Amino acid sequence: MEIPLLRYQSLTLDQIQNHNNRSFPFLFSKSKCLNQKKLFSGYGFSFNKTKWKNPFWKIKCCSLDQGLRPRPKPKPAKVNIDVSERSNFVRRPSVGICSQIEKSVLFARYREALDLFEIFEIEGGFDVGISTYDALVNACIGLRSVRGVKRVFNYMVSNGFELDQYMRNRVLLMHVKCGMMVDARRLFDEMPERNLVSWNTIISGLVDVGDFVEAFRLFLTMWAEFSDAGSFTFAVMIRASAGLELISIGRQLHACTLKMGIGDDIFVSCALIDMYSKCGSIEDAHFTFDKMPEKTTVGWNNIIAGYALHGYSEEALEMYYEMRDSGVKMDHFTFSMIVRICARLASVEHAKQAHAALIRHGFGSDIVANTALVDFYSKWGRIEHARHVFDKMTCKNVISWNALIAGYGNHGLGREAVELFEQMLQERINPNHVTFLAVLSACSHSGLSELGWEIFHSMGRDNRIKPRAMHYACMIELLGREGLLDEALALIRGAPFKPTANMWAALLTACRVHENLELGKFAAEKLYGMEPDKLNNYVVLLNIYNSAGNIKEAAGVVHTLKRKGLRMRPVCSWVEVKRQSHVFLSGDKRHPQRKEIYEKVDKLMLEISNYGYVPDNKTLLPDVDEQEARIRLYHSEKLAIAFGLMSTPYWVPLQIVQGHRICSDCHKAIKLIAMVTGREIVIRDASRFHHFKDGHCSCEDYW
DNA sequence: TTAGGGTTAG
Repeated sequence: MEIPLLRYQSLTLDQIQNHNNRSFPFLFSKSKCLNQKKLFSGYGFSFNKTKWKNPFWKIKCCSLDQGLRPRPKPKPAKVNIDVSERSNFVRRPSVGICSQIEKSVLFARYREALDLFEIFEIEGGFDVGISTYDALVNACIGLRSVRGVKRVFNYMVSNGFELDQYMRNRVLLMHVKCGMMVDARRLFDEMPERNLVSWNTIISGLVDVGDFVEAFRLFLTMWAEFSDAGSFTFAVMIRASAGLELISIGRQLHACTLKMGIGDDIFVSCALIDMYSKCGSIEDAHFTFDKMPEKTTVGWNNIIAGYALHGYSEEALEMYYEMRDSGVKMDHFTFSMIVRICARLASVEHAKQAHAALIRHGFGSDIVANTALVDFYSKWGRIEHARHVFDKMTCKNVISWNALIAGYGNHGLGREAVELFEQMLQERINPNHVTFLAVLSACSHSGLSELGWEIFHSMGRDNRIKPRAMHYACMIELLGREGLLDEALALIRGAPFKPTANMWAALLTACRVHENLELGKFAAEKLYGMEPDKLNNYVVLLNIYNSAGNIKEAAGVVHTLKRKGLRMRPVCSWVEVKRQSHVFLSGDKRHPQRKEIYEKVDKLMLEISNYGYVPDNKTLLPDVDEQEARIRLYHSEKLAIAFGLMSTPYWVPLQIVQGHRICSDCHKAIKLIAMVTGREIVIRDASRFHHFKDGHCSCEDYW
């Protein structure tokens, strides 16, 4: 979705920054707004040149189709009680309870404060002052307690507390922060007066709950009625444009802030960095970051998150070290991100350092950082470390449990995953759809079909979670592993929704393993209809034909591949040696030590051939010549292993990371390489971990 | 009186 609203859309930030013409573009052009019914239905905008005020521009709000339509005058607030009624209350001193409530809130003991408040509610008639109500508002916000909000507000109203502008804003904030947006909106609409804080509070609440369109409507109404906005408002609206992923609107807001002289505001800058990176322009995000006069922790965090979001993990890591060296305080957000980035890179040394730094900086008990660590250690292949971190966590949420359950599943430890899942239920943690995905996938990897079925059926029955397509795909994979192809097909046909591509893909893979030509062809045809340009679907069917010796059909698939111009995408593997990643592609010749690497692979292949290894060239296209075939059989993981064996001491387990699923030929070869070299090799591929040691792999069920 | 960012799966 793109809204072509900005006159300066094609300008770069540099041009906007250096734009000295005082005829600043108005925010939204009227004619173009006509097309944006969803975003600005009922509102149009005109620009009144005669009434320019500082900062050079003003927006006037009017109706597009019915001429001017002023907003209705706000009704008086209902919260005011008649004075005559108020005189009926008996005022009593609060006997130090008020000061106790304020003290409790000061030390973040919110529950205690609300418990003390109950005394007022039971006995009634106590004289409660602004400072105590203020504290109670903070207690409700701290606990995000809807019930607390209702209790405090009811007490205010029933005791005739007269709300001034400050207190009205506080009450509004209390509702907004506790997610009571309907009540908050009613309070806002009924306010006799609204100041900048009132507008900012309601708009920011709308952005927080994701109602960006309504936030924009209110923002524009605010301009029409109130004619003021500051850095706070702009920071919130920039967040809203990030939520809508509308960079064009974000740019306009950026331009406005520059013209108003608030472009350097910390909150505005941070919101801009976040907006640009979420809208896909990391260059603009970096530009804004560079322009920040003072680079704050949040600024650094946002730019690191931006790089990570775009898959630039190495750059994100570099930024983290720059941040550390700049002396800016790092916080739990920083460490959570860095651990996650390390998990993605499988960068052991960096992650260990980040773990140590996290503890040194006092964030050792942060729930998110620890969850990221659980994920990292399980992705690194050290599930026992992950368990250790998990057990030490004083506070866990469903994501922490999911991370470890998925970790067990990926290590082929299905029983442990199910046990942990049961423990989670006993501790009354509500599982979500990700939990079931993790546990079903664990059952599938470990061949626990009965348990898998039981858990699958319990989803809707006991946990009120409707199985989604991914859960069905897990079950199809599980049945497929056991060769129950008809049952798998029945499950697809019995699904309460249209079968998705990954469900058919799971069946197709099962057909390849169990060499069921007819059903495989049927699944492949379904897949071709849904994903006509996905190469993998054709390759799986090609493998089925090759395995069955059906040369004619195989040639037909190759012909289709060529006709469609589908080519194998190069996929890579990498190994970290002395804090540096070495990346290899299949048949890669770019590494400076390529000669030694190929000699090593040749030697390894010769050695394992003595133990019965025969290269499997069934997956190769028929027209590949012998020399090319030999190079292609040296898949990226074999090159990474050869380099790793040459460069690391024998007692260190070799960690290889792959962006793709390990092929069965490599699986077979690596088992033998581990045996002849006596080295432990851990491969993390797209779907799970493989621990190769003494001629065995942790996942003997591999298929 | 109002404020920014982080963790699991896919």
